[in-house]
Amino acid sequence: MKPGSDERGATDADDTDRPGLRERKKERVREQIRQAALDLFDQRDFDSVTVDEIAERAEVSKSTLFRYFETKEDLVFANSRAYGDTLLAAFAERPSDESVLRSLRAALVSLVSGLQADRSRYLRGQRIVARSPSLVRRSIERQYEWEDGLATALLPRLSNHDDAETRASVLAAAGLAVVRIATRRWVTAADDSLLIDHLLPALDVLADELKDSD
Amino acid sequence: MKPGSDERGATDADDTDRPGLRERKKERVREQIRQAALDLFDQRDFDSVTVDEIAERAEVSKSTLFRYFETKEDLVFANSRAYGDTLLAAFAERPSDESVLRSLRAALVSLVSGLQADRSRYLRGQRIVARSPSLVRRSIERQYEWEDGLATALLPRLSNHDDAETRASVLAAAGLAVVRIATRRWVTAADDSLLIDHLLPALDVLADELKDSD
DNA sequence: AGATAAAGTGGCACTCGGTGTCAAACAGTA
DNA sequence: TACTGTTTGACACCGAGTGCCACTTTATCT
Repeated sequence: MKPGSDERGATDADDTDRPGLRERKKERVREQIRQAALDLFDQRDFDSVTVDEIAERAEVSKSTLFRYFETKEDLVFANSRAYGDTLLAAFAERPSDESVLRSLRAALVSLVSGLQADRSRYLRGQRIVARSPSLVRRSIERQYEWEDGLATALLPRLSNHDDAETRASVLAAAGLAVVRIATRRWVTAADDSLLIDHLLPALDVLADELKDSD
Repeated sequence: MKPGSDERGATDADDTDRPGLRERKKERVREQIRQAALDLFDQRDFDSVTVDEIAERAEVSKSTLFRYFETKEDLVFANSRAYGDTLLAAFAERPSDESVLRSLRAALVSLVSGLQADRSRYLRGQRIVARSPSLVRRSIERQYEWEDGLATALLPRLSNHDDAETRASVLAAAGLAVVRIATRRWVTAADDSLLIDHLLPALDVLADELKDSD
């Protein structure tokens, strides 16, 4: 059984449903492993650090490490997993009489604001990612998953078109591509600009450039 | 020294510059390995086939297999490696007084026509890819490599804008996303439609949808 | 409290993709 | 034929990830 996903079946009387000692311990171990990993990834290349090394530094066994994180890459990405859901939730909250493009734009802005919230943590992760090809790959994979989810969410709002599926896929892909590009420019930017300041111009470019194609 | 990339330094007199027995043998071995791999991938999942198995079936050692193909994934993708260059070449050939969007569109159409040429081989590969998550990942990764190249090629044609870099990245990403989506729809389509028939509508959608965003 | 079940952990052997080495087999030249 | 450089197979090795089992820790039930 995977740790981190179970509700305690208390008899029903007792009220205080605080995490429970077990859960707290798990959370501590998890953070302990993550910290050890990120420290090592900061010092050296992602690829040159072995999981045995991480496990040793975190004072757990390799088995335990892989019970908390499915893959070595997840040590970097696990925390940013939820961002995809954030995006979908933000889109779902938009009024359905709004134009799809406006809703999409708003959702993307909302996602990016979320990223901005834990700026330092996210930025640290992205910096590590940028240095390692295998991490870049994984990062791309994750965005691709979002893309599918977003396209599915877009679909019902486009049912008035006969080529709704193509339309949804294209819009989702374009939107996320813009996020990806903005993020990359944000990370590589030397100044301490905000991510949103990179996103908005990129979105405008997309609309502007395609406005007067035949 | 890697096989498959060397010119024989003949003294200069002899005319018949046919491949030479060595080269021919290498090409045969290469195809032999690829066939063995694709056969097995067709029968079972990509991931459940081991490279030792492929090597055994192709009657070579594992060492030899990895001398011909860098990774297991390359057994599927190696042949479609050149398509990225095709795209760049096609774009470079467009007249520079043409609108960038038109040039891009023409280059994409040209790329897709190239794919259409070895339809059966490409389709077989894509079908295998569609069944395996790890191959999908790799496939997307490759498209992102093209994306960088395309953005670089686009850049000089956009120098009239002040945000040329963002513009180039966004256009490249959107264009390739459309190709990706069209290809997916083509592969999953039951009928024997042409890839180009999926690409053009998708391109139109992109332009149309963004035409009247504020 | 003490017994008992359940969850979590560590150690170990194992699989698989991929790399490096090295001696033997081989093609091409003279 | 003998000489030279390339290609090959066998083998040992590495790191990520899995499966198994005995052991400890936490929760639950008298």
